[in-house]
Amino acid sequence: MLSERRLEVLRAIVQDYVGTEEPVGSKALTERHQLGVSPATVRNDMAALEEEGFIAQPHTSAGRIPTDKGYRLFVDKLAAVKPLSGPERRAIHSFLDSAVDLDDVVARTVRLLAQLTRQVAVVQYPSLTRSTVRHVELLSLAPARLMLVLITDTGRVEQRMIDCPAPFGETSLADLRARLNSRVVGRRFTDVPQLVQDLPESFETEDRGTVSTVLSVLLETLVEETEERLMIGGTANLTRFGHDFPLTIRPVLEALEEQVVLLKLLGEAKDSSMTVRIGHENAHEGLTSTSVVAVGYGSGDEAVAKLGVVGPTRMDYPGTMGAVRAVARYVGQILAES
Amino acid sequence: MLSERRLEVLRAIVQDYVGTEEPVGSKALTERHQLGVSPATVRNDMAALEEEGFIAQPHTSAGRIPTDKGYRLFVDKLAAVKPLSGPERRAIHSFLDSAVDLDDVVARTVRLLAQLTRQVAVVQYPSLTRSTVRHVELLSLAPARLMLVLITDTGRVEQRMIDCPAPFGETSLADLRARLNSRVVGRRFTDVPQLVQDLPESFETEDRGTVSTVLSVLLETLVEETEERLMIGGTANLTRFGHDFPLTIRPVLEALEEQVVLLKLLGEAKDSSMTVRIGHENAHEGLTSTSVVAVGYGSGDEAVAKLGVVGPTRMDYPGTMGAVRAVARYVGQILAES
DNA sequence: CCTGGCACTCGCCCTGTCCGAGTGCCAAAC
DNA sequence: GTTTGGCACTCGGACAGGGCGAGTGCCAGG
Repeated sequence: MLSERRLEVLRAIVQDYVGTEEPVGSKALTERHQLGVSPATVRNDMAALEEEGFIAQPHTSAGRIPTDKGYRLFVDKLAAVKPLSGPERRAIHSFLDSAVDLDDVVARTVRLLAQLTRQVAVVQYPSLTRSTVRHVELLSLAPARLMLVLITDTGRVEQRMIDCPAPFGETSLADLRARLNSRVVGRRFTDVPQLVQDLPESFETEDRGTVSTVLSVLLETLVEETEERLMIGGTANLTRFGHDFPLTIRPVLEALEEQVVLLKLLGEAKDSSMTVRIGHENAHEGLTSTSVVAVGYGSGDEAVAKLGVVGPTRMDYPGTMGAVRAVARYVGQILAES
Repeated sequence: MLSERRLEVLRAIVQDYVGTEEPVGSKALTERHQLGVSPATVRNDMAALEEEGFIAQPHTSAGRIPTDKGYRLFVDKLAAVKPLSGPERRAIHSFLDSAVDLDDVVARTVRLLAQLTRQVAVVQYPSLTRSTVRHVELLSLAPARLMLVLITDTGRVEQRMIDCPAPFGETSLADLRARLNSRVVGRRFTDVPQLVQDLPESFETEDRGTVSTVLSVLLETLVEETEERLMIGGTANLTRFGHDFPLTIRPVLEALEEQVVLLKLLGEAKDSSMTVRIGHENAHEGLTSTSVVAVGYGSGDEAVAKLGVVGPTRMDYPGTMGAVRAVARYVGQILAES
């Protein structure tokens, strides 16, 4: 096990490197921190830390920089989440309080996170798996063409076109609409499939095809709707990444455009507790030089979605984690109130 | 006025510079193009072109590069919009055909444009101002509580809750729904107000309050939800910008995050005809080293929204314009069909 | 008006040198 | 055993100078 002082040295290295973005040497370390020992001692400690893989040298005779493993140790053992300052808290509150609807809450949260952390922010929309159906509407646009409108209790509306296999009369339509609604209104999305399973059977033979079509479109819509959306922002902060731009930034931008990747990224975070993925811990290869700090948020006890930030592995972990946690908590409150 | 050959020289310079990204000299020009004159002549022409401000030298004794003014002349007089290749057309069709709803159409359009042009794509959601009403639906959720659902010809759906001043019977509801639809279906949003103006009068006194309420909510929706949204994609293509990265790319990313800026940018484009804004022609200062190619698209004759791409001033204008136009046309078709 | 020739300019690249931060090791001190 | 100061060494970065070549402008002749 590493001695107390060596951990202290690692902490100092991480802090200095994050601040200066330059490899940090033994002399500079002793000058900037009160370690109470001489540079030579620090050098020995550094050699040990390097031996164990916590730090590395970009080239011989340069200072040391933390490795992913070093950052990992840092966030696990050495870093305290830094609470936000009073003004920052107030900024969060006043900024989020003026949101008018769900879209607005999410949009504002993204901006806020991006500003506070000066990194790329990612916010997942509250998941709909627990939503219920408020109403299903069917409209006849043409003899064999229907429109399905699905309204959820969260106020979201989805609509789909349906081409029917056979013309479908107004009375049949009204009938289907009524029966459909009586069965599914107020029920959870996940329960709908079995609730409508036997519906076609109760119709005339000639209409069964259409009814089945309508139902399958409905089920499809429910699945798609449950699919999780997200919003990102603060990509301009990527320009602060480093000097070796194009190569670093490009795969990150590409990854950020793949919602699937991001969803997986956030999804890996455990429910509600904060998760930090550092560098190569990220599965996606475009993100091996970035870290992801994510946490769940929700209106009640359980997390309904995740939010977080993506930044260089060389980031201010305590500050970032503090900001992410604070924002998540307040967004949860906002959602609970509305 | 510039002679025919000088214009030809300018065209050659633009083409070469776009291709190589390097200042182009007189000798290289005569080698790569059949101008039928010697380098010396070209040099004279270049001197003239520079005198007029169409081209410039980055430093003495380097080749020339086009100025914004040069690009302007190029797109106005020298460039023919390049039609897409067969495979490209087919790719557009098959890619867009599989879209399931409006969101999907827009999302796919963004990806498509970004891929085809290898630049940043911006697509505005079909605006509601020029849209027409496809259907208005009224649902009774509770004795004195209605839901209004508005469906536009572009496939967009908006919904609002209405608290009625008095209970409203099912028959009255059906009556209102029918009359409302018969008046406004197929009409433009802007025409709706006067079309429904006298509607309350034709109802029983006791229902008039509710009818008025419904109408005012409808009108409110038409106005409020004119708010325009957009989607962007292909930001990773920004990395192909140039070598002088951070400084160039940062303001662009920032501008792209400001929906307001982008909307204004697209808005400047004239109705339906393609607009190209080059470098400093863009009002926003973060975009002075970019060009914007935008065009309106719509389901019918007139444009309901804009789409376009943002790229470096040094872009392949004919190809980009071709792609933008082709995509806009096909998206228009898709919207018209659905 | 075009062309070939010519002298000139100037940025880029390559090389060599210097400098200093930082290291590792070691022997002495605590 | 750990810490410390000393010392030799390494290596990357900054800087300066020189050669190169693309490209130019100008001019005299076709």
